[in-house]
Amino acid sequence: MEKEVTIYDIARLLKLSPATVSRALKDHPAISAGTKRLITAAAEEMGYRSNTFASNLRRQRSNTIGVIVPRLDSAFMSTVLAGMEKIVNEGNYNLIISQSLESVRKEKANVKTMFDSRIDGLLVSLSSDTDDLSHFQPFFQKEIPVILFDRVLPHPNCTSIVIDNVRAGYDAAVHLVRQGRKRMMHVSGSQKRNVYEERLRGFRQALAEHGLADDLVLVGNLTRQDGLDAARYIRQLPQPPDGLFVASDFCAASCIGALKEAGFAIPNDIAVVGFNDDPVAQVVEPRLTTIRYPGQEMGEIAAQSLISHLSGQPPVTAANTIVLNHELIVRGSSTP
Amino acid sequence: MEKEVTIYDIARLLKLSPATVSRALKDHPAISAGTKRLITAAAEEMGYRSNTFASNLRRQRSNTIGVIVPRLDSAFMSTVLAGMEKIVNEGNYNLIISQSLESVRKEKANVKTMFDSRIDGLLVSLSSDTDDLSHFQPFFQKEIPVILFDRVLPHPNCTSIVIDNVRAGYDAAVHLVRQGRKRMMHVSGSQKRNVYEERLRGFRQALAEHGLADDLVLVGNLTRQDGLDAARYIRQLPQPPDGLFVASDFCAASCIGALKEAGFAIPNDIAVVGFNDDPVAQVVEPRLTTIRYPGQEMGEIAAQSLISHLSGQPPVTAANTIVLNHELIVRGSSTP
DNA sequence: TTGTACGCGTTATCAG
DNA sequence: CTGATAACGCGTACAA
Repeated sequence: MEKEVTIYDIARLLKLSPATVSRALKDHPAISAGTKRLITAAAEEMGYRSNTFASNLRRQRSNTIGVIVPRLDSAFMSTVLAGMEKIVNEGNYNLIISQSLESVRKEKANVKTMFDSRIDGLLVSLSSDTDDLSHFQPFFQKEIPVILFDRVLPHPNCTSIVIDNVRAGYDAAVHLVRQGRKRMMHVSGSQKRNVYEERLRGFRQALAEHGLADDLVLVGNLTRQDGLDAARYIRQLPQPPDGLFVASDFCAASCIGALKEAGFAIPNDIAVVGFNDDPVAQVVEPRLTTIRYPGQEMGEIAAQSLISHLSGQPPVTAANTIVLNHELIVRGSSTP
Repeated sequence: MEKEVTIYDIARLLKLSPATVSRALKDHPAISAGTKRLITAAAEEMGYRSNTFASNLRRQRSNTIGVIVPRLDSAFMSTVLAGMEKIVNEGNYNLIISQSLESVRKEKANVKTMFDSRIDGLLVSLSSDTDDLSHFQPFFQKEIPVILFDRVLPHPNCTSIVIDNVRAGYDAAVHLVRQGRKRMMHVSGSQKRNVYEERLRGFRQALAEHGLADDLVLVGNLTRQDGLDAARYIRQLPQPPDGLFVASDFCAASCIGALKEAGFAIPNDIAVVGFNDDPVAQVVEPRLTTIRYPGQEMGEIAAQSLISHLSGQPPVTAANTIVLNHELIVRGSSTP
């Protein structure tokens, strides 16, 4: 390993002080244009690179943002991450990423690792069995900003970026009602998570308003298998539903496949609405009606607000929750 | 911001030297069990956390691994990343991730950022228009290991993790031949990238061996739109193909949709084979025959070899390329 | 088994 | 506009 060039080396060569070199390299206003040119040229020439470790040590910050997601291999999360990376990169931060694999235990470990790595801020989407935010206490204590997105829990110290899941569930149900459906079913995920609990709540609210029963609710993990299981369940019902709202597209798609095999016509026998506008929504037949919600944008906004928080703005307690718009995309699975 | 506890604080409290504290905290053998217990207890009590910056500065390494992928929002890449995160996390490293968005320009910028962040090693899948590895020169010079995966370019200083794409293309074509298909078409991606160039090569090789023409080849970006375009192209052919191999499942799925709308029966008129075993493969109708290749495993192996390289092993020039197995998954899109 | 003392490379403060 | 100097917190020869 050859030696690294330091600002001392440059200073010595140019007969200047390390301080001047340091300032010139950061484009400090108090350095004459001439010396700056001299120094940057020499730095380039000598193959200098700033030592992040030393700089971090001195400045007490890392210019790094941490992200914890439930799963890396999810279509939705990957668009969110893409959005975050874009913004973070433009803002000259680094992104360090880890996954909780839907376990609080691992989430806690990740939080600790992030804390020990001295990230400047944290972006989190909670695991499916996280009950509270006590493991973020160290961050709160040090006033390191934590921003929750999508799967959140209310907390005075956290900004949350979400969509109105109650409303989205409501919209889905109303859409089915408008298609003349009377007997509605919903397939949902862990009720500990706002996203699923709220979608169900909105669904129920809409049914109540229309005087319909809301007794058909299946709670699972919204996997492919859960979709198949839901279809099997439906097949055995004496009175199967004619409207189906599934809180995830992939699960909805696999369910549609199984329902068709079982002889149900989609949408005639059962109209289906999914959630996310996942790529599969445009591939399954019939194309899936769904609630679109902007993953990329959610990532960008989360990253953006974290960064702006980091660069000055005092704790913006004003906007503690940012709600993005969602949109019902009507396709063939719910309309003739 | 309250003050951080340092090893000096602990030392002072316990009337020991900072050196002893430092050693005890790292479980150095030369420290008595008693003192160790004392020190770790005090550290816990006082809320001490090791200062990574100082430690990095001193040790000249970051315990951080960089990853550059073409796109974060890709089903395949996200499984790879999931695999990497798993291993890296277990090995007590951090993962910093960025995306090139298929542009060399951005890839270069990312490489530079990674270099300046002093990561201990780099994992890369190349952008679609990367011609050479000259931008990795700084890493090679400093002997910082660079491992390429999936989209690679041969280089003496790099280990590559790949599948045998030639063979995979060959397998796909032979499968179509065995289904009795005579007129074959292939939809591929940027020929600068090994993965696509090699799949095409294998495809051609198989056709040649069976005395079939290989003049029907479309090169695009393998997007949804490219799938639709391919279908439109096929529709206008006086003599459409009866066998179709598409180098990506998502593109294949959208193509199948359009072909069916245009009146082609799948697989009777056209048998289709995709690539990746993407989730959509199991949703499209008929289910898509495809080449499965282990993204998660590829990520795990890439991370694993990087880490083992970092912890001792001298430049393993022995295995410069690691080839993983792929598998043809036969489904309804190619067999009656 | 423990302590002393120095350096890792920056940047901030203060002085000129 | 530039320079001297002092931290930042840790790890490690070397000494005891």
